[in-house]
Amino acid sequence: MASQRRHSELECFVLGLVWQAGSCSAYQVRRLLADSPSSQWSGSAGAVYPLLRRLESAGHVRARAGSTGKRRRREYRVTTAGLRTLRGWIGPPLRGEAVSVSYDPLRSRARFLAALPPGARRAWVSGARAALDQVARRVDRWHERYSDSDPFMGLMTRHGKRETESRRAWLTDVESALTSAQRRRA
Amino acid sequence: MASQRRHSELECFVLGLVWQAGSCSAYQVRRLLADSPSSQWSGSAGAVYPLLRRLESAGHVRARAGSTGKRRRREYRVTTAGLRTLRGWIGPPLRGEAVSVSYDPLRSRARFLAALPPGARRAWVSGARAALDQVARRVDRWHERYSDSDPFMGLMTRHGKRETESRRAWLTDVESALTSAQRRRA
DNA sequence: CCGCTCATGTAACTGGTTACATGATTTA
DNA sequence: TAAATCATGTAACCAGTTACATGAGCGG
Repeated sequence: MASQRRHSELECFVLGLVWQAGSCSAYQVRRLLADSPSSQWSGSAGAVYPLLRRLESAGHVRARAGSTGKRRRREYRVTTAGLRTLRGWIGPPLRGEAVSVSYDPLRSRARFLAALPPGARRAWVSGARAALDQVARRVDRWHERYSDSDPFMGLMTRHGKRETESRRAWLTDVESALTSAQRRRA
Repeated sequence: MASQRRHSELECFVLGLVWQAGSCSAYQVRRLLADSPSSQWSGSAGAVYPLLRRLESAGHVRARAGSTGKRRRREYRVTTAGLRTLRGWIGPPLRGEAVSVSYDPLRSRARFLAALPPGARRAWVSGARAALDQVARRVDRWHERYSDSDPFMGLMTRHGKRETESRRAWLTDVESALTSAQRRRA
């Protein structure tokens, strides 16, 4: 029945989405992933459809064919085994990989700011600032759309807000590092 | 010469690492990646060696065979074309994918906290808190090791610290959401 | 001399990606 | 009726992963 192999982050996340929705189709999962402010997953068909089949054959979800008119539809639900797996993924205990410094492309780039001609560095910072503002708006849009569905969904927005704040504050750090680097050169 | 295809995030990041080091071997790149507090990349040989070959054949780095005794070594350096590519990656302008809400496995899990039996939820939060503290220590260790090498390296640590702070603060949000959910049930 | 680290690589796999294909239904 | 969206999928690809192989040099 339920195979014992390790599940990917996306698999477990999707399992959670299906659980949260009560019952939903692959297409809905795709939408949820695509609408997410995080660009971690694209919600591409090539990922989602096979993934749900995998979850199904592992016994974590069960499908039944609902249909609207002549349009076929596969509705998935999480099984009890699936819920067990979901809980194991959420923790506690948290597996090690679940907590580490997250990957921030902005940080990665800032690491090599010294590679830019000095004049471009400040422009980089203000560009980053502007981009972060857009991210913040994206979080807000997401919030309007989904925050009602679950008491814990509001926390997602809070997280996004806090994260954006801290990245903004950090950009100020970057700016002052630029200033002191300039002073050193002078 | 320089092929025009799109480079992956890792490719550009490694290009940056080589640039920063002035000259370094694939093995050193692996170490740098493995020591990083972020677990985004493992620094596996299977990723790094072919990647540097790719960068080489794209004209972004040039190798020469240095050797210590009988031990062979390929030393890479960034070419002018490579520096151009690196700068393009860093920005400005920042490409869209470079800025979005970052992926936080903790957040993903918290989204489905309602799937846990109520008693386990607080345990989850304290587990997360403990795990974050370990992350903070890892950042500190990294700082001791690398912060001297470049004026901008200190910013990496700052980022890690700010991020950890904001995630910790968010865990407090989670906790109070748990409390109010409990009140609602009562 | 044994085991660890340095150092370079390959082979098999895999979980994602883009792009494509198909057809029903809705909206301008 | 044409275009967009809903809905389901497949095929080719690719950038990573783990695991393995090989050998030099070093410390106990």
